[in-house]
Amino acid sequence: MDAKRSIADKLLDWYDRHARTLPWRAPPGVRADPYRVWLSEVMLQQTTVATVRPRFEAWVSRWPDVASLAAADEAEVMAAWAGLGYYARARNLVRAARAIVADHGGHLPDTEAALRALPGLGDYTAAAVAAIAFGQRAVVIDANVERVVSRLFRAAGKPAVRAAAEQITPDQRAGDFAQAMMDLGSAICSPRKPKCLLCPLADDCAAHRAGEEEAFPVKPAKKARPARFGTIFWLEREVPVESQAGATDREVLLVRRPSSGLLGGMRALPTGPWEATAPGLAEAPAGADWTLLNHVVGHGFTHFTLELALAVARCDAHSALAEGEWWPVDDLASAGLPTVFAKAAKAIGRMR
DNA sequence: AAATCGGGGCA
DNA sequence: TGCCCAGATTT
Repeated sequence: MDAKRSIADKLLDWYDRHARTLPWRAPPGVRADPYRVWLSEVMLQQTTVATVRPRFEAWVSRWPDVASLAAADEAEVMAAWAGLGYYARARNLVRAARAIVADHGGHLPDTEAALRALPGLGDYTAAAVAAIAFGQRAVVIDANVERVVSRLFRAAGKPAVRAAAEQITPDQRAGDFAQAMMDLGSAICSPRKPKCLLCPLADDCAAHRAGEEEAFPVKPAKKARPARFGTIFWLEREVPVESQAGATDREVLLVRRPSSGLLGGMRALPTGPWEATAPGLAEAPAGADWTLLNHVVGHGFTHFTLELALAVARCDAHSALAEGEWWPVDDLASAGLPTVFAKAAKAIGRMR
């Protein structure tokens, strides 16, 4: 082992040669746009790079800076976030953008503590933005860093990992160091079958020397996910096309979910309650002739799985059957529905 | 400290 | 299928 060169030096040399090019990232040694760094870090919370990349590009085209996001309509922001999940992230982005305009002159604050005070920025994101966007020395610990560091030092538990990360974080280029750890964790130090032959830190790695790379990080046992069942109510009507005499358009009833809780603030198809047993047509909106389709939409959430039966009905164009928003069926893609409802709409479209 | 909050990539 | 992830907030 080359004991004279620090882990940070070796890793930064590796990063200078192998850094990924990403839309929110500046080349090694160059400072990136704080707004783009912040947005990317929030999008990347529990979400993979491959998923985020196109969504990031579309987002910055529409809201290129803090001021435009602060002035955005929240319903449009929520629709733009559709499919990414953890929708509180989108609501917090708007809240934070407005706080940055109100309290910081429209510029992100450059200290970890001030960033940490903004909604949606926890320990990780505050440290990441401080380091990557502002060059501050901050200790950035995400799942990649936890995996790399726990293996380097055979460190078990978050306090031990944090202490070790503190030790190896350099005073200079802390942002590049953090991004280098993420790239290393993504490309080399993977959860399973790490590519230690390609690793610039293999000689420094205690887990590698012991041949027990996959024993780290130590993860707590997880509990089983229960199943829940419900019914989606697809209520459709036909309305005349103004520009074309005799022609009609189909519209479906959408609702807005409560701003807090599961899928909070999102446009959605109406559903009954989600219970431990299948409810069928129980609690269907009254006054329509419901048909229960022979099809179920399945969806996995973090802490339970969901199976939704599909019920369809038609109603009069002027029906006051239910509260909500009538949406053109042919334009459902623009409604910004969460994935579970997009799945249901697609299934019904196939069955018509 | 534990529960809540989605979704997609991948082996 | 099961596991994993560039986590934060609420309870």
